[in-house]
Amino acid sequence: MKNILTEAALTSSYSETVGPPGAPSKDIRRFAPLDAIDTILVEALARDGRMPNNALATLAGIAPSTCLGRVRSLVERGVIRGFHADIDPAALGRGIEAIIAVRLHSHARRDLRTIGDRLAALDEVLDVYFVAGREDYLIHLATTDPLTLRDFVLDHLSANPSVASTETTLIFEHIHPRRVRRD
Amino acid sequence: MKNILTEAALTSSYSETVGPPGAPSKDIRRFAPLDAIDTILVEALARDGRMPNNALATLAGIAPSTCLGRVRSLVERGVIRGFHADIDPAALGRGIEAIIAVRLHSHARRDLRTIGDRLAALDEVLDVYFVAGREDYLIHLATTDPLTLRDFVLDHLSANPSVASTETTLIFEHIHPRRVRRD
DNA sequence: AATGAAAACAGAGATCC
DNA sequence: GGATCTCTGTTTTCATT
Repeated sequence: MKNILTEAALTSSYSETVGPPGAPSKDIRRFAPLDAIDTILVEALARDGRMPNNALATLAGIAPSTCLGRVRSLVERGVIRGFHADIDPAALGRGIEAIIAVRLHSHARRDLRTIGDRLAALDEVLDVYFVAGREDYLIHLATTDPLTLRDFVLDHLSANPSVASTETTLIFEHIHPRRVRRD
Repeated sequence: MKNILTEAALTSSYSETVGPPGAPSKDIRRFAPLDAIDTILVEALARDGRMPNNALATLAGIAPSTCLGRVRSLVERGVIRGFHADIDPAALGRGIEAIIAVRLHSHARRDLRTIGDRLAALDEVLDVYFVAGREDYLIHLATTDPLTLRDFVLDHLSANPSVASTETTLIFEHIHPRRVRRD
């Protein structure tokens, strides 16, 4: 039980992958705590990614041009990873969401990343979580119907000799706390 | 366990609302298949939620005003649920991400939604999945460090008499296929 | 790093096809 | 439903503090 926590401390090194190889790490600035204004901006943009710059500026109590520079800096530092429309999978005809826990054979675990990246590239896949513990991945996906879900498991997982086991769990509902409808 | 697929069929009643043209349901439009242009718009905005309307219109091969109307309609129909900045939890000082599988006592399952909504409201929580199967929720969260993660489990889950069990799984990495960095 | 003013640009609406 | 035109307002740049 406590081993899990130790493992967390050891494996949370996002910092390694940031920045061009050879360049001095930008992690100091990236992980420097946000000041009060940046916090306001980040929170507001997480709620409404299309909030007009001047409204943002007013909210934060700064000039629009300053606001623009701040937001740009947040994007450059990687605090804001991007701006995205949140699409309802059901509206795209993908009404079934599921989580599939996947375990690889130990000998295939060297290809963990490659296999995970390939899964992530599939149309149905919404998220891939590389996890510690019994399983190797949790795959969050959306399909049009149960048969397509079954086919996904068969075609992309069971058929792969690297995959040792899968366990499919249906999602009844998915709540994204920080996402509020705009308009 | 083969019941799972049956269960899916029973719980995925989105399809019921898709009917022949003229049927009296407000959901018909929402779940009607997107045409080629809407599909382009949705895909582009999922990648870059701040793409200017002009650029979108050019990409889709339609006039800017038409494009604006299309996007508005997509938002109104709920196809686009919102626009959001994607914030790196690590940059906010939350470098540890985990998934906690939570099971409630059967007598508490009547409060499933309430409890889930309360969990979703917590600062650390990024997603709550209500799931079928052994567990009731999967909670995706981010904390500053392993101790805070432990405290979260203790304070918000184990301390709750409705909670029968929890199982915490650390996330090494999380891939969002449809999210690409904007500059 | 933040600001204010000016230039460039995108968005909203009316009108017509 | 879609396009064109025009007006309004915002975004952006840049010189300045």
